[in-house]
Amino acid sequence: MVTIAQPGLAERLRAGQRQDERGNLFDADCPTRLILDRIGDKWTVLLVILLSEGPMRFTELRTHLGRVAPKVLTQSLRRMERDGLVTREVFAEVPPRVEYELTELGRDLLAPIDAVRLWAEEHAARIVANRERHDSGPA
Amino acid sequence: MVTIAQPGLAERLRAGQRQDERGNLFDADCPTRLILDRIGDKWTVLLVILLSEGPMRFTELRTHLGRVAPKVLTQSLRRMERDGLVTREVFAEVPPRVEYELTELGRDLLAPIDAVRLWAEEHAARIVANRERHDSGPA
DNA sequence: CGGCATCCGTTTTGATACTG
DNA sequence: CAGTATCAAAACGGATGCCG
Repeated sequence: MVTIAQPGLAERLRAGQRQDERGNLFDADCPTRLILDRIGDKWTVLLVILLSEGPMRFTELRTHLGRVAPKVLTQSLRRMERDGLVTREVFAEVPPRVEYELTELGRDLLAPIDAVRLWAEEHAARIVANRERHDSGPA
Repeated sequence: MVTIAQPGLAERLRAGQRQDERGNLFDADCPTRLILDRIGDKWTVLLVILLSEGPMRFTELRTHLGRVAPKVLTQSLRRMERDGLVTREVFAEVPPRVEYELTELGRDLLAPIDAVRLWAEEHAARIVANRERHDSGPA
């Protein structure tokens, strides 16, 4: 019942020895958790998907995302830049132009993100149905 | 440069016609976003991974997760139950025992989650390095 | 155009104490 | 044991206005 890429989780859990070379995912300080936190960010995932089409300007991103305060969008982009997921290029023009582009690392991230997105699109209807049944069920 | 399963995003973006049968991911009300939100939850992903090993009791989950207030853990589990990701079985014993178990839908979710986790484990070090370089770089 | 600064409301998470 | 109730903090997201 264990799926892919989970060698010995059960053993490590049972032994209380949940530590391995990659660190312990269940430790708040585990580096892997950093990425999970980033995925949890409201806009990052959407930004990666958008930028997978190619470089995009600030306002362009904003338009596609809908209701995002510029401050928030900047924060997300800056974090992604810090992590090395995107590059930020400023063009010395008037009016100014700033383009964001995925790095190779960022493009790499698209694969797992797409996996999640595909799953979500595939099962969204069922989950919505589950919710409705649950909410009206136990009267 | 477009990766898997993204047929015509570019076209849809350009046309401003970002709507298709599955709804528009960039619309806040898109069902797919519901799942993304759930993934963004601080504990849900970890819970799915833990429960992939088999049924587990409330306290058992709590122990593995570290610092979780019982209230918060309950909230996460209840949401997952509502979505049909886990089942909650109460045993009429003293002391009481409650076991949580992944549904088939929940086990299904493990695949995309593992994809993300694998990616994260693989690239965490690099991202941490990027951050450090970035933080000390622009002096 | 692409932000930054400021203020503020909501949501999320947590610590703690108590109960069936 | 498995929660619930309460209180408090904080992280997050958003609105707005100004500026290079």
